[in-house]
Amino acid sequence: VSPYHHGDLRRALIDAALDLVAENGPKGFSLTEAARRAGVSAAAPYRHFASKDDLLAAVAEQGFDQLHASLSEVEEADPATRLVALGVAYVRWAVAHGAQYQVMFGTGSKRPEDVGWMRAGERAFAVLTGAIADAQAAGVIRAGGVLEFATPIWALLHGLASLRVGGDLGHVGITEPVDAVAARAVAALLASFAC
Amino acid sequence: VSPYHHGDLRRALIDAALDLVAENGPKGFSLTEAARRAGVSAAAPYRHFASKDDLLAAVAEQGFDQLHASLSEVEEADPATRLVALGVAYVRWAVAHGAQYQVMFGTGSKRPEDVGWMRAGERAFAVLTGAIADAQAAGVIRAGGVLEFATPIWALLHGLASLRVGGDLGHVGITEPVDAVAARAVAALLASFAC
DNA sequence: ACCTGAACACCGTTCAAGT
DNA sequence: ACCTGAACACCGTTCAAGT
Repeated sequence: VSPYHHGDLRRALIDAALDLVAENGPKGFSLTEAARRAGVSAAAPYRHFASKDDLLAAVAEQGFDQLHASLSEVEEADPATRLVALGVAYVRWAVAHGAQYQVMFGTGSKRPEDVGWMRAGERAFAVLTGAIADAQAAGVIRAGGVLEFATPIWALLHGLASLRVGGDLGHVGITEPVDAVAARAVAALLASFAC
Repeated sequence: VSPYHHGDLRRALIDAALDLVAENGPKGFSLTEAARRAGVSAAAPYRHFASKDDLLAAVAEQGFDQLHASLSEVEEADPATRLVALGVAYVRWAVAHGAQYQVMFGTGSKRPEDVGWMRAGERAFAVLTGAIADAQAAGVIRAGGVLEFATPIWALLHGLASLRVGGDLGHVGITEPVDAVAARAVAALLASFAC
């Protein structure tokens, strides 16, 4: 191919960013290096992304899409079992894509304007709230606002995932797999959500 | 004072770093700017810190010390009430020191060698495990490994705190104060930890 | 429309030299 | 022992110029 018209430079840059983040962590990522890996000049990315943070936002959005897909694959029919399975799927995806998960929830440019990533993130969150509504309809969870039950579950899953990905669980001697912890803890919360 | 022998440049740099992190976020912090605020050259910090990340590690350590102090101030005697109060104190400290909390658990240089911050972090964690052991002695929590009960509680508190500090709770319409959520959720987990 | 090349400001880090 | 000044490599971003 000619040096011009890369074809899909946007996608190539996102892929390079993903590799770099996985190799060096979210902090060790540089736009220049991503451009180098894509075989273009350091200025080329600015035809596709407004800034370095804008590229990272694209990486995050793709992550939320994949997380949403993983949650959507959970097929449990029983409402309580389904919520436990969603929790396990959540932490498993996060641990399997640790660096990307850190970009998704890291100290990025989540300004009110850059809410592009929210669409994907909201869809993922909606899988959880939907499962809670189903559990309420089935009588497994008492009546009330869906967020009242979704908040502690999400917080627990996110906390487990970030602490594991950041290595903090190991620092205090916690070695149990996070999916097992997630399963037990979600079940415990569900029990308290019953009538 | 003369331009030499700053007196306590190490402390001045940590203070400047704290201000900068609070103003611009952990990402917007630069060692050069911290040196400028402390009134010294860009090279001066290297007499006190091995690197930029080493200064951030000192900021994190000071944060763990303060968090430990806040948890230590909880004086509830009843084991169950005490654990709920510890949870509330934890998320309140994190929300009140959001930027510093992000440095403490952010994507920093937590290599096995740089475990200096761990002392303070471990002391804070020990307050939680100690309260759990007391609750077991009082018969409020069933027998078993302390970590089995500490892990979900810590994960829940850390998840709540980070999601709030990162602004993610607001993105999905969760507006309830995190200390209220923490109180309810810790109580719920405690109930499931009973015999 | 998409990319290059050069440029600018800024940063992390090193090191010889100053007090 | 503690700090400066200059230097180096690197990065984010801009912009005129090339195809």
